[in-house]
Amino acid sequence: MNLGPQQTFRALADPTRRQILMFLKKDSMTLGEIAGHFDMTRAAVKKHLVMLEDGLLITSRAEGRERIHKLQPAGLKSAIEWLGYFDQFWDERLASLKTAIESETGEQE
Amino acid sequence: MNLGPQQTFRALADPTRRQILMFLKKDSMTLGEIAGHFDMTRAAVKKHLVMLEDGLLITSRAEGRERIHKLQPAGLKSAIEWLGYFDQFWDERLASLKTAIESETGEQE
DNA sequence: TTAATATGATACTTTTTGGTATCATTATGA
DNA sequence: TCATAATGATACCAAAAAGTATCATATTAA
Repeated sequence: MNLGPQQTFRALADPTRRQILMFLKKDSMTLGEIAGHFDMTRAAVKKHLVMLEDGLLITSRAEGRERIHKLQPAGLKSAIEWLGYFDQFWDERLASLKTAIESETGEQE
Repeated sequence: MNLGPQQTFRALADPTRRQILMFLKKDSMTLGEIAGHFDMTRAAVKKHLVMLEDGLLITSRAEGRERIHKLQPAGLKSAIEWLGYFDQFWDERLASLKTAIESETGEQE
């Protein structure tokens, strides 16, 4: 079922597409709304949206004549999983988390 | 100093390059050794190595007439950082870590 | 020294990507 | 109804990416 992280990594490789993900993090949007944030045609933005859907990073549903595009962060899972093979860079993030959890459990008990 | 994750994401978008990173995770290698694992010319592999260096994912040092390529996992930092803006997918990974840390601190105190 | 080896560099080809322009389709609102 | 608005689809173009072929350079080993 999971065909690996290829489409996901490819979708993430373009700055416009990453920007779109950031926008969709705040709110779901129509094609027109998304295109309004960029200096390119709707057709170009549409193609980016298709690649983001291929990468399982967004979903969309028709609503009348509009189509609402929504972030699907779970699609990042395969990429994150692949990155997980390289344990080292998790250190910093995990270190701060460890501190947070330890102080938290300290207060609770 | 940090020019953002663009080069890193781009480097990660190709399956051959991700495969190279997996190889280098086990051991540093020369161009010839790496190329030996792929069905393409050395020149092609060389180009992939250049892109991996651009993405700060590997470093290399000349050693006689050979050049040793070494994984530089810290280069993934900017990409991981960007992915960090989407907190949700960390849940699963972080949940298991939380369990591990809590039981650990429980035993210590 | 000199032949072999490993890499570097460059020119060229093909495919993919990112983009525009254009037309078709569908839904909406006056 | 019918003009308009939103999206879908397709053909086309330019630039980047992925790869080959070839030649140059530098190091090693006989």
